[in-house]
Amino acid sequence: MIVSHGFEGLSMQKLAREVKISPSTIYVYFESREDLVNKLYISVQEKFEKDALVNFHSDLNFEQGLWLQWSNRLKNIIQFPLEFRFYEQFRNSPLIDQNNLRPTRFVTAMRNFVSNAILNNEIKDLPPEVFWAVAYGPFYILVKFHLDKATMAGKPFSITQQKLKQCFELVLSALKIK
Amino acid sequence: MIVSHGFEGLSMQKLAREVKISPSTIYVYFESREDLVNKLYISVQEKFEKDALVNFHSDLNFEQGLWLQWSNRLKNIIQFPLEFRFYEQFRNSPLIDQNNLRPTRFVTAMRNFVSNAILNNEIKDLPPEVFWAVAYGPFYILVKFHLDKATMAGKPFSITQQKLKQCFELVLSALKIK
DNA sequence: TATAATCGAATGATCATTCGATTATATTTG
DNA sequence: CAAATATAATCGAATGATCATTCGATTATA
Repeated sequence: MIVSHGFEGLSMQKLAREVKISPSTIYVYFESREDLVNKLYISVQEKFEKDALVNFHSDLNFEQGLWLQWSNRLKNIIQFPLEFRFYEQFRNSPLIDQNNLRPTRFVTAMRNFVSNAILNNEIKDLPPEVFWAVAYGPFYILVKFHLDKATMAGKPFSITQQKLKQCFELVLSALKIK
Repeated sequence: MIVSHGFEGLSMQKLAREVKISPSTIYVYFESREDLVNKLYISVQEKFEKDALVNFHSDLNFEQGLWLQWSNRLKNIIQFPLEFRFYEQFRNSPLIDQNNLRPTRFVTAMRNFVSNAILNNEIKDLPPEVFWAVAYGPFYILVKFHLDKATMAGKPFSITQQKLKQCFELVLSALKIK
């Protein structure tokens, strides 16, 4: 409901009707509408982070590790496009604030991975924000193109393994020490 | 109101109260709430595209042209952060659909700029989506870090000319023909 | 005198949430 | 075992607030 009609599209009564329960039953499990949406967000985030960490270790070499992140994340997004849409919508909305400040296992793993790569002289020593921007910015734009099924030109677009790899190689060459 | 409380935060009566007019007066100028939000979106987009085209020509050399785009866009976003927030929120919401399919002067200029750079052997011949992803993905991530004033670590972050340029050089090196 | 702007109050719909009652399931007791 | 009792789940209807939108009347400007 949220993805197809925005946050306004979710009403407790419509939700109850949809799943064939009484509106009041919802309030046994959730304190409020806000609580419901927050818990939904957290569960989507946890599933995403779990999927992203499959086979991942902080001491993988940089190329393998980053590619695994791209692959794992893409797999999750392709499998749960609605969840990803909701997640992005939520993150771009003002409902977010302190939630993301908690240092999860995921965040730690990501940070260690980058530190290791820098220590091993695999990649340039960049400010973390610049690193993240280059390492994941292009990835997420490609993913969004794919989900929108439209490019800037309005023509259909689909992520292929080839294009993903092509993009990855560019990013890699930008970050690696020559 | 939209930026600080989401789309639900905008009600016609609250808006009217805020600007000290009667709710009914709004309907002289806008057909409906949806119409109001759409027109707001279009006006924000037009201002953005106008600012982005300042001093820009499709036949600038690639490095100068792309840097001018980054600079122009950043200037607009820093000057109108609320507008940018609204724009992003709208684009990530389901209210968008056909609106962006119109081929504006802006889109044409951007497309010609890239075609020229490819023809002149300045940059690699990439699928357009891959190009856009690499050329602007990192930029927008940096901008969002800046607006959020928080990095992944939760520490404050601010775009500096140095970091922007550093990021730009990475992107440039990824796209240019060696 | 004509036209354009603005208004306040009303309408009916929908909203999140609450309440007391009812039903289903589990546990205890005889 | 069955009957009695406790606990957990679910319910429909109601409440008061807020919503987008409309209408006929009023005020300002041409």
